[in-house]
Amino acid sequence: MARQHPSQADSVTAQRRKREKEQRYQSILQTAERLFCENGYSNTKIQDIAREAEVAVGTVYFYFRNKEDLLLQLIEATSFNVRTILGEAFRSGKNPVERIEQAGRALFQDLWGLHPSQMIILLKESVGVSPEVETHRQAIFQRLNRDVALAIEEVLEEYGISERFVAEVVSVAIGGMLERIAYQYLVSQDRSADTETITREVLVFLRGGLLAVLRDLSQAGSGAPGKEKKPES
Amino acid sequence: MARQHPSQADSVTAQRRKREKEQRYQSILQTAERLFCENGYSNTKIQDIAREAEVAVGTVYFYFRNKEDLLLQLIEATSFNVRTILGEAFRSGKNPVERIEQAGRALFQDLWGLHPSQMIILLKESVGVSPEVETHRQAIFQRLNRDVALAIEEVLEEYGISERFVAEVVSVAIGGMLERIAYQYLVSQDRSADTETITREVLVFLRGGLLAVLRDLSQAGSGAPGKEKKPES
Amino acid sequence: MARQHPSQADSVTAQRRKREKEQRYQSILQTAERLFCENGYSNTKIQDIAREAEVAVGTVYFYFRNKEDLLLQLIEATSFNVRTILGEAFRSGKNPVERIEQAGRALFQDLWGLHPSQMIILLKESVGVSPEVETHRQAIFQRLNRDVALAIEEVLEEYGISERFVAEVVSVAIGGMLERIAYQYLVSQDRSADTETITREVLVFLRGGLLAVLRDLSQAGSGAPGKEKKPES
Amino acid sequence: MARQHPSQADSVTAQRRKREKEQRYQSILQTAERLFCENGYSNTKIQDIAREAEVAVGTVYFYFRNKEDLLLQLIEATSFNVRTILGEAFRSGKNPVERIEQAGRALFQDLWGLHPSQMIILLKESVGVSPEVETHRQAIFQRLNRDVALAIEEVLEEYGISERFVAEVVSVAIGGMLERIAYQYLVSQDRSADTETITREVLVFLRGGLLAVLRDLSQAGSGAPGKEKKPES
DNA sequence: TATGAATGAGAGTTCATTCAT
DNA sequence: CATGAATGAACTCTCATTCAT
Repeated sequence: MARQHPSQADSVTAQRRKREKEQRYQSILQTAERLFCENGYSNTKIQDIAREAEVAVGTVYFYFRNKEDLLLQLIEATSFNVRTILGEAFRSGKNPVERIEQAGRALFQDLWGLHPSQMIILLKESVGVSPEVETHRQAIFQRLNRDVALAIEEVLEEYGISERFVAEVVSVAIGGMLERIAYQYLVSQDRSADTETITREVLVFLRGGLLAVLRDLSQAGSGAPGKEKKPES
Repeated sequence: MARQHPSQADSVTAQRRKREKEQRYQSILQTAERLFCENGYSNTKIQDIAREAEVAVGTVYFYFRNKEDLLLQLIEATSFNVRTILGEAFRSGKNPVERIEQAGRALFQDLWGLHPSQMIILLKESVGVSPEVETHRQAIFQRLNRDVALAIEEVLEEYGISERFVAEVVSVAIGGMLERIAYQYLVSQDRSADTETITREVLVFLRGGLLAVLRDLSQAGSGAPGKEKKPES
Repeated sequence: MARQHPSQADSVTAQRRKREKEQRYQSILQTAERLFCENGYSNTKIQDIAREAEVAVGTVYFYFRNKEDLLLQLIEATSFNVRTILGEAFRSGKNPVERIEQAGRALFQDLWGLHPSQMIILLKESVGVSPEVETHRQAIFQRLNRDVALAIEEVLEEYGISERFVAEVVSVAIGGMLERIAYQYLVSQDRSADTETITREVLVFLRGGLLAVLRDLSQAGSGAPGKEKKPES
Repeated sequence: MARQHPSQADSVTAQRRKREKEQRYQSILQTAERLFCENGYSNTKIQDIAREAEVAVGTVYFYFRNKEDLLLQLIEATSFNVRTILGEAFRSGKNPVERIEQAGRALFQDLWGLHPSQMIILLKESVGVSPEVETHRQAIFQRLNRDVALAIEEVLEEYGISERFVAEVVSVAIGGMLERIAYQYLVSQDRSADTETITREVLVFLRGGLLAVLRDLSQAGSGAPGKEKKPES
């Protein structure tokens, strides 16, 4: 097992090798990302990926267990991006509503702006492929919903209300809204010029809807909403 | 063997034949609807449909050109339902905002309540099957968006604003929101008991968001929003 | 489900269809038998079977679940033949030793004479293919060994000895002997002329060995083998 | 880089190299032996052998032409063992029958006792791999049969009989018997405790069968079997 | 009209073998 | 000598579609 003479010279070669291997891996993965996104998962053949990545079919299978594994690795990368980018956005908000807004903005500008095909794969192509893929997909959405729902619950607590379910529903609603907007405008069409307008109005809609729900709940939930800070001045 | 001209004498028979033929057609179509929804379009084999519909494989091909045609017919039926149900709901609202609300309510209660599998096929299974299917899908969404967008434009005009694009964006946002909520709660889970709560809060969110956008536009769009009729007190 | 007018005419057609289907099934199965035997199981491709049986690849899969199923069906047929032919031979013997001899004779003359390729598949080609195949294989041998072992035990009891294990060992030894002789002379070579000699000498060997074991056991097992009927006069 | 002529100075190094090379060769061969035996020839991948032998795939191909060569080398080694061990046993017997018995005993105790996996590869895994492998396999069996057959012929000659063919048949029968017993009890099961019993009874059977054949032939072969030396009293 | 056996192109996957380093 | 990434021919199995009856 122990390689005998890993001299300096070897080590440099070994490093280069490792780097090249990593590059191939990435090259295949990115080719798959592009083709899955352009033509759909099930319409993409391993042959296609191999051809476009300029490797042999067997090479794809050297780096990935099977076609599904290719998809899983892509989802894994997406999951990482979602966690990183949205997580940071969330932390940058000063209050719950702002946190949700920041996340919404980051979703548009960073996630969809930088990784549109990952988003499409996550939303479209990885649906219904297999139970295992579904598990990974769900995990990403659950984490997102949980964060948004927690932020909403936090606001609700200021009003003395504890409506976990409503928080969840609203979080899901927001997710769906952002998702579709992103899908419609940032991908299908190249309305990139209007991104500013879109982001702005959607966030206005989001904040308006959010506050309306809070208002509604505070009226319904407590007979005397007493110290109700007017949430929107 | 030679089929005779359907004389008056066997017109009753002919009618029965026609009725039976229509029943077969429907039976196959409904079986396909169920299986596409349960197992996904590409995981459903013509063999499966034939077996479950209790006909031979060849019979399926007698009534439908091919597998894609089955999907197209289903989308056609869905399109009809969407037009009918949402159209009626729209007309029942007394003002634009109410019209959108009524449509949202109808979407949940009637469309998803009565035809959940058609909705799933429209949203999930018919995605990326072929260009022709995509065209039909898009047509349905465009019609929906157009109606909502028109309603929004109508309100905007009251404020003297003409923002077609924003109207469209908001309409898309609303669509995505409703779609995902419906998908999450009315299908995957059997939270049927909470349907009331869900519908209520989502409509509150919708109205709140909508009004916020209107307010925002009226402030931004006109230097003197003077005669701003408070659209909802 | 209920087919409506199964008139006499249809019934005749239906019967012919069924017969033709059965013929195809048999045709494919026999082609597989021949090729598995000639070239080995793993060297035989489904393509080969299809080509030689003059059907399409898909047709093979219409009649058999997969390649392994083809082998299992062959083993099943072999099992039936072994049960029938050896069972009858066994019953025709008047005493235990004769029963074993009759079975040995039937093995050579009937089983190997009539179904040599089935025997080869059972002994060679189906080895180590899969756990399920192994189970079926073992079942056949166990049944055979059990019958022979029971016959031996029966004789031993006459001597007042109860040596189950020895009976089993001897039964296995006999099986191996017959098997190899059959394989060597009735298949590989075409020494069919000498079948008579071979059968005769092998049965002499078998009987001699058997009686020697009985004699040995009766001497070892009982201090006073008293009423020892001279087993061979 | 250019390999220098191995001068006297590095002859020690050269020897170590050679020793290490031989060790590698053996290590790979033994790993192959184990895996071929455990999982079957065709289920064993070169990758597996390399991994388990802790070398790279390419190294396997440095020492062996191809996968088949690995099998051939194993059969070669087996052939050597069979020649050595059975040859010695044969020579140790004082008369023909005893020689055969000694060989039978050696087969069980030495060959199967010391090299079970080689035996399994010879009997199971190397069957039907390729014509060349088949040739080597057959060679081993022919040598064995020839030795046994010669011993039998030798006895027959004492009776004044010359039945080459019968001698061969009996030799084949004995081979099959021993083979199967060994396979059944010394490998599949761990009945090692009963080895004594098995060996004893099988040899009794063998001797009994052998003598029966001799007796039979001497009666049939010579009108006056008068001077029949009772071969064993 | 209805049947269902038959088709065969095409997909995913495997693995013995090679060769640049 | 040793390595192990790369190769691609070959194999099994699927399933939409057809067509003789």
